[in-house]
Amino acid sequence: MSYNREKFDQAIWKTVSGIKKGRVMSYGTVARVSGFPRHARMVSRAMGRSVEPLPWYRVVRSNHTLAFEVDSETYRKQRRLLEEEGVKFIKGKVTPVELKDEVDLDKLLWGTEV
DNA sequence: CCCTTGACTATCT
DNA sequence: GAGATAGCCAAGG
Repeated sequence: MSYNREKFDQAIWKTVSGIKKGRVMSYGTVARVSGFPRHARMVSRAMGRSVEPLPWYRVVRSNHTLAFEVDSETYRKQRRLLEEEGVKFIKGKVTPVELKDEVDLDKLLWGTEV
């Protein structure tokens, strides 16, 4: 699908709003399931353009870490919002809800399936 | 146009 | 597993 800002934004917003509570999805996955592979770096831009509030904090890096500096205010906000939904953090990495403590993070499926 | 900048990623060391 | 590296690609200067 060729890039068109309006279409892209709409697609991204829809995907992000669809991420369930307590679940997360990576930037790359959001872009891909929205029909725009290799546009991970554009996802945050699209979210920023949304007038309607979005669960932006449910979007994280593919390695399960948050995209902000650990000591930043934004990082703390995102982490708090996720933890309030039951998302756990194990050594800085998010772990979707309903999963037990001792899980292999590398074998974890993303919280939101395609 | 050319260049730089990211809320990114996959792949090596 | 932490860095470094090389792709990625739209925006904005």
